[in-house]
Amino acid sequence: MKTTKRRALERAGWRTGSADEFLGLKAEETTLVTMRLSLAEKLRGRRTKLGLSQTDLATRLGSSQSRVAKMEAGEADVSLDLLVRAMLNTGASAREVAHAIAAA
Amino acid sequence: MKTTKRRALERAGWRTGSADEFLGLKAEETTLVTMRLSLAEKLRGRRTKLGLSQTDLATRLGSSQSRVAKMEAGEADVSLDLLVRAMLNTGASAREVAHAIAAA
DNA sequence: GCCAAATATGTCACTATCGACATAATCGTC
DNA sequence: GACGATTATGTCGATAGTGACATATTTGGC
Repeated sequence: MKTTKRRALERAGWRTGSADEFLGLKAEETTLVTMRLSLAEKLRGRRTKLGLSQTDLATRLGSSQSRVAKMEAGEADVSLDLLVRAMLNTGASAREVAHAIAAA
Repeated sequence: MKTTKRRALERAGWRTGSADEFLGLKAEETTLVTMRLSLAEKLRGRRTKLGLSQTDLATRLGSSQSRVAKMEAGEADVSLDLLVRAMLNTGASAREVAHAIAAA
């Protein structure tokens, strides 16, 4: 796995204290995490492009700024459901969501 | 919305007692639900193609037969995360998962 | 039409995820 | 370098999703 990708995962708080722990993630888990990060990244892009603050988006979603921050950080306790819901709220189509996911 | 799609949603137990209730779902929620159903359908296809019973797949996932049944029914209390994890477990690629999602 | 295997449905404790809040860190602008 | 606005981080009680189990229903071979 590329170092840049691993760095991204570590930044998001996934258990990667040591290489061994990191490699302890099953391939399917890693893919899932990568999907989350990809969605997170696209979400931030869409939000900023719309000129919205995290607080603005949070309001639209009936959520809170801190949770939006966590979404965009791709933190471990953010569900795919929430990320997808947020993407759709910014006007993304199913195809666009799919594109983000395919990138993983 | 097409009747067939609506029927599929109703079958899966989404609140659709009346047309009004049904239409009460926001477009973004409907899309999310449709994604779930699409993944559910593909999952069943992949499982059967592999010649696995729901119990077999459940074991591989560390889950239970009843939950697999619910996944494949696209029931409301099944998360996207779980569906995607299951898809990946059957050997689906990120691209294949994305394709299912794009269909919504 | 029986039987066994597979699938569906309902329920329940346990846990992960949630919105909310407080607070810290970062960034522009002056 | 102070300020206001934005974003990041940590925590908590509430709730939605989970595996497990019991049981009902469906399916297919005989």
